[in-house]
Amino acid sequence: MNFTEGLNEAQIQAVTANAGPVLILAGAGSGKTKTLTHRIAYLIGNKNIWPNQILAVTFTNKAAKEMRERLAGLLNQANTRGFMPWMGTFHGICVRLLRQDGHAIGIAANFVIYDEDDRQGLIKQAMKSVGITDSNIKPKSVSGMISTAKNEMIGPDEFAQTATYPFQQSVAKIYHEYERMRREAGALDFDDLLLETVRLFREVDDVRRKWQRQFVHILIDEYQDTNAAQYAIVKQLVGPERNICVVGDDWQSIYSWRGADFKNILNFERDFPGALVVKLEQNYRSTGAILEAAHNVITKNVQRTDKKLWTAEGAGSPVQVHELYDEAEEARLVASRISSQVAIGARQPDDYAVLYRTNAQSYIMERALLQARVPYQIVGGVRFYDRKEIKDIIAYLRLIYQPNDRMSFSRIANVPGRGVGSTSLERFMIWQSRTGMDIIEALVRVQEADGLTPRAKNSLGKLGEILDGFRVLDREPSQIIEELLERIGYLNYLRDGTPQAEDREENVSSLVSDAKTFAALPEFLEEVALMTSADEAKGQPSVTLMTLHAAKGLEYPVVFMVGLEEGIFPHSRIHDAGPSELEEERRLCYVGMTRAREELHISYAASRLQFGQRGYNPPSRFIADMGNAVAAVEQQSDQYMDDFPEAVAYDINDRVRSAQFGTGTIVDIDGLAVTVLFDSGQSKKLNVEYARLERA
DNA sequence: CGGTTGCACTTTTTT
DNA sequence: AGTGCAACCG
Repeated sequence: MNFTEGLNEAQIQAVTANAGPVLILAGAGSGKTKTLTHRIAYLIGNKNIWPNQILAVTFTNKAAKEMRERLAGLLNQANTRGFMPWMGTFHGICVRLLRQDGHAIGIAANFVIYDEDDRQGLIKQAMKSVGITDSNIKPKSVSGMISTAKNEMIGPDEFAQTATYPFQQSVAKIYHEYERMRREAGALDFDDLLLETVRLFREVDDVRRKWQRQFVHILIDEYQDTNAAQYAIVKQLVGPERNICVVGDDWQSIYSWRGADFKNILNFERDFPGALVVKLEQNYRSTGAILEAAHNVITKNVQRTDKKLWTAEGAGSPVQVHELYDEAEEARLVASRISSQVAIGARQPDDYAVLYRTNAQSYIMERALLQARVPYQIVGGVRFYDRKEIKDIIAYLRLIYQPNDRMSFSRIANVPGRGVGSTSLERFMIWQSRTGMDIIEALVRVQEADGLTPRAKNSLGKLGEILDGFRVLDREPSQIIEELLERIGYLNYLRDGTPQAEDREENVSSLVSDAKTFAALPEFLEEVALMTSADEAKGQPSVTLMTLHAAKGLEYPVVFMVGLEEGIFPHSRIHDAGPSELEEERRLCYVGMTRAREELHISYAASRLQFGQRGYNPPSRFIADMGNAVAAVEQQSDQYMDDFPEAVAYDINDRVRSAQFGTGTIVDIDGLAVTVLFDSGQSKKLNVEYARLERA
């Protein structure tokens, strides 16, 4: 079979490279994923490598999914788990390895995965447990420090040895207790997934050799963003044949704050001597003007390799820079441009992406797009699986799966409310840990406990009966959830009369339908835990809103980068850090710019509301860095302001008509919310942005 | 025990 | 401006 059709020379070289180490230095838009996919197809189709002998590591689950689909197409095969290579993120692969072989180092197969919320919750408990009440020590920063330590593979004991300041010594104590409690709960946090895999390979030679033999070929995408633990896993997995192929671009390394080290890619030739190095420098994505502007920005960095991307296509239109009065005007500019282009049929909503530095900036964009009636979706921010109602259900499921998971239990012990307050909960927990029973067992036998009120005993006992009934996991996840909802009366609990109740119910039912695609509970829980914000499915064609980080690996015909102001981007938090942090911000800018195919719009606002206060930031230095490839665009304020008359142009006593409620009189105005006393007698508080009111 | 109120804090970026 | 939580009250 021919897997080199439609590829350029460098790509063909990378695809057909023989055994041994291969380093692919792939610039933005140079067909990196395509090359990687074709190489895998080539190995399977032409080199008689079995799919399951191939390990392909991607940066997100979404990237893995896309690669699977493309591979299935190339090989004309059904996209089934049985046929496909091992594909996934480092975290996902590690979960599979640890479920199978973790017992060799004392990890139960039914471990649960703690996310950032769980970790901070457990840190709070650990702080209480070791008696640290200092309000200067915040769980969030402790979490960050533990994560940094783990990514550098520093355990609690080693951490304690190097702790000199009292603050560090306190963190060391917390770290130690956190680890103890985490083990007791049968849980691993995100960092543990990597760390414990390293330990597994290090301590159990047989297991390491088994997987080394299994993975005849290892391919790793986004290699510039690997951290120390991931690097260690790679080194341990690569066998004597050294069939390792890595792809990456040091210019696009944007995760050093998470322990990633782009020196891993720069040192690849040292680590694997004799490696074939292939450079992909032809860009197939962006216009010449966009590439030039991006190049001008990135070359201001000192720490970087040298390369020059080129395109066979024309220059296209220049990058447009827009100066606006404030953040609301900036958002309206974006919304009005999109809606007018969509209105004349020139573009579809999903041709557009709006990129910003921080999640907080999404809010104002949302409002403007809502007002302009442009459909949009947010990637990241509050993930679906981070919603309260979803986390509640997941906590129940986790507790059923791992009955030692105290974090999950304390979350749901009184949800829905069953008269078990913090005092009862604490007493129960103390008694439970003394007896040595797991939580569900202890709940069932709670009548034997001392120091609990009869009322608490009865509620906890009832909860125990329900949970105990699910112990045998012989049903499909969706059935388990549906029955659980029924037995704990969760939907009734959600129906609290607030306007959000309906959304929450809807979320719960989408959770049930999500669960339908899984045959067993463990797989479902794993998916939920490792789900990236970028992985969430999208519905109708819509504008994508996301952070610059989340945009990595994606491309759009038109990209708006908003908030290019000093203090926002580059972010103020990096100024006291150092030059290397500024260089990372600049790489982030490069990543954002190179997402654009045809049009790139950069905007900044002279004034912006931050922390509820108005601030005035000068334009980002990155704009000056872009040089001559950009054109400043004069804004005629009234030109687009006309499209968006002031939202609240109403007064008290104005008569309005609503399609839903009929005519009425405005009796109160609170920001964008108007209270209308309708002629029917009912009064409603409506948001003028959503409710289509018209004057009567 | 559960609800409400007021205060403090927030904004990097995420597996 | 919005949120989470701690301290209060019923």
